[in-house]
Amino acid sequence: MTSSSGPAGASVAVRIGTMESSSTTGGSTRREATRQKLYEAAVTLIAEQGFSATTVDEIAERAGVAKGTVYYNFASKSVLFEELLRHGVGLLTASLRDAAEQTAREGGSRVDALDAMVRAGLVFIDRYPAFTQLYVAELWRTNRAWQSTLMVVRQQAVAVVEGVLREGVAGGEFSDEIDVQLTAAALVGMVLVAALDWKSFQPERSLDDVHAALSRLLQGRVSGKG
Amino acid sequence: MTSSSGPAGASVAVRIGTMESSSTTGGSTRREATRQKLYEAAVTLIAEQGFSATTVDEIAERAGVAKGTVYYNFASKSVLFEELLRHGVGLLTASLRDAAEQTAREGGSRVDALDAMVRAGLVFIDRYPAFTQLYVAELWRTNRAWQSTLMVVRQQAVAVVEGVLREGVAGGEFSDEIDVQLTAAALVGMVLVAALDWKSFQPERSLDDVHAALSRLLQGRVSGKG
DNA sequence: GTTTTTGAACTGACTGGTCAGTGCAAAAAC
DNA sequence: GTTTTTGCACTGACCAGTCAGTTCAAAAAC
Repeated sequence: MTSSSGPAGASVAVRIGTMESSSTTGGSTRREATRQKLYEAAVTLIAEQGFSATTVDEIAERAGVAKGTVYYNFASKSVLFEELLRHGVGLLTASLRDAAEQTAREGGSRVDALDAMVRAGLVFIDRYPAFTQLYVAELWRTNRAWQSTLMVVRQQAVAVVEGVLREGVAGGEFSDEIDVQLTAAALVGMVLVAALDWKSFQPERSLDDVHAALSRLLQGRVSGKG
Repeated sequence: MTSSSGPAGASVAVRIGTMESSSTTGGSTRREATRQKLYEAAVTLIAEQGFSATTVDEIAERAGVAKGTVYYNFASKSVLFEELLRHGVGLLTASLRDAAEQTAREGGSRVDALDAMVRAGLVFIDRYPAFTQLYVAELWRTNRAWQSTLMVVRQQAVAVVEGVLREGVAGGEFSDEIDVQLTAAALVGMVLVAALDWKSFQPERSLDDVHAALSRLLQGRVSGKG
């Protein structure tokens, strides 16, 4: 009903990784491809309308499969959403960890690591804006079926930032008076909101541009003539 | 269905100000009181479950009024929600503006003004956590009925922060290379996410404590032994 | 007596989930 | 190498339940 005529896939969809499709494990490719299509369809629809307002019929239609196929691949609407959540945050966490480790490997400081993670976060949001949107919208809700799942994956992601902060404190690079947990949350929020604003209201700007602005803030280079 | 027996108001509800109830304008107080009860009921329920998942019956029950009363006071579920949104953000905006003006009146710097606004933000979130939750969950959604309303009120609030940043740049207190719009968004995000984390995961901590942590970050007092 | 609230019944549209059946490619049987 | 069987993946009409919104007579509240 919403989208008029063309039933051919919308192409705007956001790909959420490939898990372990090709290479070694043969695993039925057909099913995996269908699941992927369903993820892509669900992520944009739920980001736009929210979980409850998005119908399974819509997801199926957008993915170009029958409704029954959704239930053949996922136990329920909630399960589909939960797996989508787990999958997406898994990618983000891996990306953050990579950024931190690579910086360390190259002998960078902890601030460099933080900066690299800010960039990794921006790259992720740039690639999967709909997923990010959906994640933020659900994160602080309570009393929902997937709450525990959400908490687990959130903690995995935030822990990476906290880890770098703690190392920085231990190594004397950061003040030992900082509140690691709260600072980590604040940093995540900084990137999250700035990036969502970027995508929503100034999508034409480059990632480097946005990254530069956040770097400045991160390193306290705001005060002064510059 | 959800809450078991007790129909007597839950008391957890978040009061969303009083706008212009008392004082000069007499205005039928009775109706206003009913509206207030409906706001309180709606804000917590929608924060927890989302708009679509919250039924009008639930709202009425939680508010302790009949369903007909909801429709006597508001044209529709959406309208109730929109007015709630406008009302809440109006309060926040006023609070931020107050903080900035008061700092200026007392001869504080722009950093002081920013700091005061961070505190004002924390106070607001401390007082109306459910509203904040709901606001964040809806802010970046698209294709929804109240999208335009949301954009308007968002801009009002962010503009206050942007204003202070611009004044700071003009007065030479801030680098003229900062990106006002993006920096404002990042600051808002910093406070928003840190505060929601505070309320969700460390609710026992004091506001001053949280404010101190954010102040440190804001003023770049993170690096160094401290 | 006017305004506001009540509360229960009703409607019509919509939605998550089900299930009997279809299509088809590879394996098995011949 | 042709025919038959198998079973995975998918289909889409259908059902039972839910919900926003309506209606209205009667009761409260002012």
